[in-house]
Amino acid sequence: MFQCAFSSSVLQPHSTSCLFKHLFYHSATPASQKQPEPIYSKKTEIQRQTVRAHSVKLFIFSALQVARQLLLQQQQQQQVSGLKSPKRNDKQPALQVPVSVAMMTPQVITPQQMQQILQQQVLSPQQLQVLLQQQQALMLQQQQLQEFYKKQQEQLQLQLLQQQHAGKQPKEQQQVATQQLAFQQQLLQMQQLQQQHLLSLQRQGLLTIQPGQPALPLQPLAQGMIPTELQQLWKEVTSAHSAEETAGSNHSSLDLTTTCVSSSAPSKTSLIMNPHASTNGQLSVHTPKRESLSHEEHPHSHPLYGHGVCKWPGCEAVCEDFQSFLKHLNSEHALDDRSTAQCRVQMQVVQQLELQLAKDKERLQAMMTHLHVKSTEPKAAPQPLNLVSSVTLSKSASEASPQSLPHTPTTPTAPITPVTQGPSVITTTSMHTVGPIRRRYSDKYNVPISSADIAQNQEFYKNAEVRPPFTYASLIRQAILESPEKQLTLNEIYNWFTRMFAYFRRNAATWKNAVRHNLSLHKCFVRVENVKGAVWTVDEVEFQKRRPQKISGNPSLIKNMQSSHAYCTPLNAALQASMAENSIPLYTTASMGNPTLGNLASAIREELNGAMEHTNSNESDSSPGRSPMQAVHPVHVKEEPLDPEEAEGPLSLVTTANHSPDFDHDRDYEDEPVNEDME
DNA sequence: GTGCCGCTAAACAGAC
DNA sequence: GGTCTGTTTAGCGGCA
Repeated sequence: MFQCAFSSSVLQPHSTSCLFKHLFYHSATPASQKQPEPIYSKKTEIQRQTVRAHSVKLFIFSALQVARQLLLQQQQQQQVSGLKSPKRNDKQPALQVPVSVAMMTPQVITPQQMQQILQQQVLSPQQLQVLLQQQQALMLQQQQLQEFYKKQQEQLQLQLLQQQHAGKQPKEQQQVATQQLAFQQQLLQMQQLQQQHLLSLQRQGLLTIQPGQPALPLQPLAQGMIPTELQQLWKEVTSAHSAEETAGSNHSSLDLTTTCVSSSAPSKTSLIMNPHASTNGQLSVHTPKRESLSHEEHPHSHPLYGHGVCKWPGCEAVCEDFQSFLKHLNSEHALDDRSTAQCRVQMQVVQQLELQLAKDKERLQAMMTHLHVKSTEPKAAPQPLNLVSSVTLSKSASEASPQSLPHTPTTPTAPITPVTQGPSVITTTSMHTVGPIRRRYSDKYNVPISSADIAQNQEFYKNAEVRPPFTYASLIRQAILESPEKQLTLNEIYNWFTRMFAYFRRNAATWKNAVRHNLSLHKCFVRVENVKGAVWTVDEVEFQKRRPQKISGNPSLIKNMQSSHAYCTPLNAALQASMAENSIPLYTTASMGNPTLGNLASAIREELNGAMEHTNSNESDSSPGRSPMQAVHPVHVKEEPLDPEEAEGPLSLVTTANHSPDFDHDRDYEDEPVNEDME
């Protein structure tokens, strides 16, 4: 009767439940588990999980197909056996079905959508079960409702025929109209409830709709509903829209929602669901209130009108003036099914965008919280790079952000990132590999930071209160080298710090003291009396002399660097996955000038490249073949400039980097006047 | 254990 | 007198 769709399966379950069990067996026991593997590794584990996820997806998809088949068969059997509504008139089997019924497909969620769900999320068996049950219930209820609607249509047609023969019967006509209104109201309720259902799916992460894509046809949701529930639902759906209009003083011409919320239920339904009875003149009863307000405040300004074109979604009709636009709006976009549907689509688009925004905000908050919360955690194992941890361990840092973000306890078992974020997020595991190292690797490895390092991560450091993993000396040098004349006053150095790093917008006394201390302490910084006072320059010879031999023959450091690359890689992957998940094509790869974490990771890689080169050049037994960096990223060999002229190498990077299209925004920022109000 | 290094804090002096 | 700038010293922690 049934045949398993799995290619490797030869089982032919005889019943639905048996097939479900069989399918679940596929999902629960992937092939990789059935065949013992001689070598266990992370890679095989990932493959195993992938196979399992794929099996689960196949399982639920197959199960849904089977459920649909069953329901269709039941429907056919009902039609054959005459199990129909007793009031149903079977004389007219092929009745004209209006558009709203055409939307009532038995599939509450289309296969494409289901596939979309399955491709995006790995569902737990409980979720699968709930989804299946919901799907079945919805389909059954929709069938019942569809039959009911057909019955109503038939009755209406019959009565109309009778009226044609026997003359008008106002009472009956009114009754029929009332019934149809009630039914249409129910249809509306179904649509709204289905929207809510889909929204809840989205919130649960089970369904993702691309912004701007009306991926969800307006399929009504046939579920038993309570009027109060419906009202609450309607308010919930419309409140965001109304609030948006209010907040942005952006008065939409579609006052459907507002009217509905503020009106009583009967008027609402009559207004919405009887568009032909209530013409646009009725719209002018409600809408003009707001439109007139809007037009009084902003004459001839309308959210749906701009540049002589109607901005109604999918319209773009040319309207020479505002009056013609209004005329066009009232004529072409009257309150009918099409406009209502378009309005709902737009609402969904807006809601989806809001969801996306909220999601990204939550993600940002989690990231920021995570970066700050580490100070409350016990010191972790040896950590490769002092990327973010130094901020948490230094005393000033803890003082720097006393208010700070909520110190949500973060443990590896309780990631902050939402569950619905998808498979690839910056997990606490990957982030926790960063730990307390006070040394700034740039100095420690005697690899001067290049402006590219800072420029690539400029956006990150500008916005995140993360201590840059560079020594004061390196930063001061960088600030001076970035200046046109390669010299800066102390105040200009201060400004560079605050401009480039959000971290240095706090505790000015502390780090300014440190800057002065470093300027005085290190011989590489030369004070030059100038016309406008004293300026500081960099003596590259002295700077390169500082600790010329470092990290040579340090296996632990090499280990750290390797593990640090292990940190970089998931960071990049997570970023890319996050971007891809959010459908941000511009940042699909970290190598495309991503100004944030991707470049941060790449900059770290570059630093580590330099360090590794240094290490490999000084130590022969450092097992370069084991270096993951060399395996993944081609090492660009760059000799450490010993000649002061060659030492200007990073300086040339300044020019090239800043003139690269990728860093145009950096240039803009540098051109900005110094913001003294930062502190 | 020792020395080096980086960071922080503080004291002090001179200039504005 | 207050602020800014520059110098110096001391202490601490991390690391080799």
